[in-house]
Amino acid sequence: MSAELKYTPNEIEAKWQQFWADKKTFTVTEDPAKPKYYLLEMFPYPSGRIHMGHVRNYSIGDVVGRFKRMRGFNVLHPMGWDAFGMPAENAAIKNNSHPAAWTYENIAYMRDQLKQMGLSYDWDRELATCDVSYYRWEQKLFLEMYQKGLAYKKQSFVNWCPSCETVLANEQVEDGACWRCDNEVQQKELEQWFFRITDYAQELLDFTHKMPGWPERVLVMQRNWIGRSTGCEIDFALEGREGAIRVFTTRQDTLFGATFMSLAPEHPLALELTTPERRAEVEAFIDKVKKTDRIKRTADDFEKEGVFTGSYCVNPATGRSMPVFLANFVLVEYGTGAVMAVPTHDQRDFEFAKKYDLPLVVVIQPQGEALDPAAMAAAYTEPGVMVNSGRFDGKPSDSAKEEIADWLEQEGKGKKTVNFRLRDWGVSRQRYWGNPIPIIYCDCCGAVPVPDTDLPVVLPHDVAFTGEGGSPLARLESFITVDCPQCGKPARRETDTMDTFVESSWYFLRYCSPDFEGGMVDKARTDYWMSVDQYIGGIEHAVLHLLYARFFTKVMRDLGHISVDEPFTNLLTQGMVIKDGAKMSKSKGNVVDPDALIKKYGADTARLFSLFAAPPEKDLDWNEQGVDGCYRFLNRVWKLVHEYLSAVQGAVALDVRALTDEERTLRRAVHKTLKKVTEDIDERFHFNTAIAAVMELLNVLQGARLASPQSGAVMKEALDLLVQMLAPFVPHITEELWQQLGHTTSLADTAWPAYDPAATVDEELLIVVQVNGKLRSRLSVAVGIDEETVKAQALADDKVKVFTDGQQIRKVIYVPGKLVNIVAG
RNA sequence: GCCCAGGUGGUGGAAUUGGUAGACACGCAAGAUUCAGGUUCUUGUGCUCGCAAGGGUGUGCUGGUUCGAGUCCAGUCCUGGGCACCA
Repeated sequence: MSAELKYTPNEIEAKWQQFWADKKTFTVTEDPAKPKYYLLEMFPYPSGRIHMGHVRNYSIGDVVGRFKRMRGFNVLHPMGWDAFGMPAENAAIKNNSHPAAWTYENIAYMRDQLKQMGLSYDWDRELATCDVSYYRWEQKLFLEMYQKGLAYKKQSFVNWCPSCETVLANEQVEDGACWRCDNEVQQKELEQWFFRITDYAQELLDFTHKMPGWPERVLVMQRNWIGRSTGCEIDFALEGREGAIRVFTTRQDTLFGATFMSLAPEHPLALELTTPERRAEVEAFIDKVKKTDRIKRTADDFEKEGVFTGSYCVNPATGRSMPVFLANFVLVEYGTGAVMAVPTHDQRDFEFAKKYDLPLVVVIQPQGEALDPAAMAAAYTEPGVMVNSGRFDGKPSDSAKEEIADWLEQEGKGKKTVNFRLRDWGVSRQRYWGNPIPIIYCDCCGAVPVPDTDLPVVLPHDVAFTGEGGSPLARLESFITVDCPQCGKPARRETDTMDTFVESSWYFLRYCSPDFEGGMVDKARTDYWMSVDQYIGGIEHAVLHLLYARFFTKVMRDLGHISVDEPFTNLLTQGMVIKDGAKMSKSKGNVVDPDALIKKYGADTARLFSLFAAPPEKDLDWNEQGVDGCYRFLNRVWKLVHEYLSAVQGAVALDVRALTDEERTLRRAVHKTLKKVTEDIDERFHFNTAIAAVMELLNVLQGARLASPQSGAVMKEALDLLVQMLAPFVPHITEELWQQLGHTTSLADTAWPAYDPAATVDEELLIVVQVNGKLRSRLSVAVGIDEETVKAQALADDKVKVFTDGQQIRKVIYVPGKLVNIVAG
């Protein structure tokens, strides 16, 4: 093969990447004349290098983007950087550098890598969340939320390393110890900022039932996370003093069986209710619980423990005097932080009662059975028949639930309520590399928002990184010291920064008008593009990121910035990239380096393999030999086109009426493939089967012989279509071949071809003949053949007769165009 | 424990509506080209019986529905994921 005929991916790819960049092929603006399509892949954290997960994610997205573009859509396909976060700070400590330097270097390198992939991004819209031009608007939003009461401060517990004097994220706590110094981690209570996502719990839940474009399992995970439960709040009057303990329960049908009360150790009444003689023991218990880290405390094998406060309350249904305990398994954040304990019908209460020898009263029994409290080995948690419950005796517990709730409301002893598992979103991070929370603390005025005119609060550059002594910001006097915007007296800045999930909760909105100077988003432009038509990313973000982004969308809607209820119409969650049976990771040593891959095979091969090896939502098993196979395929495509180049250049115009049988058959294969590829991409996102279909077509074309003038025309059409069909998957080689086939417009700018329906119609059908459901023969018949003729042919078939001779034909079933099944016996 | 996916050749996977199971690719085997290796090309390749024609068998397991089941139903086992003291 001569040198110019050789497939040289690296040369070709650089050439066309430059071409698309020069021509600004993928730059878009709002165009009311075209249908819009907003395609988005989750933006990467600039960790240093892209990994195979990115290659896969962005290859999938690029097929959709290029395909939709060829289909006439105005495609918005942006890319950016989720650039704040802890790794930058850790790297700074380790390398004695600055998080900004580290981050921007990584971005430059990774941008280059993405460009080498040939992805169809509108790079003019690129953004980095650590840029003040981005995070300044987030500060504005924070203040708008603050004004609406959607951002607020409250006491909350954090993991605290007393030796490093710093807050630790959950993943920095290893077996209860600090990851850096190995000292014991404590729980420390700090004032922290929260977003009131719970205000939107119901709407977030309701919409999960109106999102057909999302995978059901993601919706289920979000519903579980939101965790709505309906029940009652019931007041239990305190004995011998004013006041009451309010509980939340979903099992008000067991109220008559409540024999004691369990409070969270952090409950406000915990110490108040403790009698002097119990005080020492109770305090010791509270102390012990506080020292236990939250992960351990909520582990399933954690032993139930408690302590008696010395006080009693009254069961509002029975008048029974109930001892009040503190229990380590009661969570202060959920419900009211207090639980009415029904040991006969709740397993936790049962174990607790057995341990502390508390009374058991059965109030629900299985149909036709009498439970003996003394003999019970576990709580009975199923529905049943009510007993020992006064006027409700004999009723089914299911319906009594509603009646007891009504009765409590009438008596003024309780009311029906809804509770959510979802908690407000704590956004304070005692970190440097994040968006500063724009608040000033004044001794006279309290928390004061930074005035609009003083925004943004710019993250100062000149800080020291030691990893100790808390956030670097908190030690930077020049940052902290500020005059109160209200009274002018000396005040102090908030030194906490925001959780990086905040930035990723609205970046998709900023992409619509990334240059807008007047606010977070330019409403007109954002209204044109939103919602995101297709969002693609890893399943690991099923809950947090995707829920926060939904929350922010609703908040920004209510603040008047945007018009949509939901950010992402369709969601595709792609599977992981696996090698040797495990997720790629440095520790396992099974990492494939995208740079090396592209250098050796080119981006087209890397893209093709990650699309061909598995459907997008499944895990992908990386296999070097499979990559070789894809490279071979591209070489065969290259060779095929060049082999026929001179023949098709001189080809006559295609005349479909003048084709030989052989030519028609070849053309049928081409148009059938085009039909399948179109449908596989557009309707199913099954890129692996689309590619397989093109491979099959290539096998057919390789065997073709050019015998007549028209066969040159058929081959020319075949090669044009073959190249066009492959364009979304392997854009560089196809642009090159397209040009060599004599076309002058860029392939990216051509319309996706339409298949000729007439050419896909079979002239003969293959009918499968079964006897008693077993395949025995095949018949080739004319398309329009009638049922009786097919049946007769099937029965007369020699291979069929072998199995029907001497048998009685009981029934003959004909599925038109498919098969005949003869029932004999 | 609860919920959700999934289980198909030596491997990744295909079978879109209940109608030819294993497309396509990898691997393997034989052959051609080559001094040789690599590349490229041709042929074969679920298992099994058979020289062959052909037969039997086969989609985790056990049943069921149906003329016909990888696909539907019931049960069961295994794998992966999510949730889990949430009152």
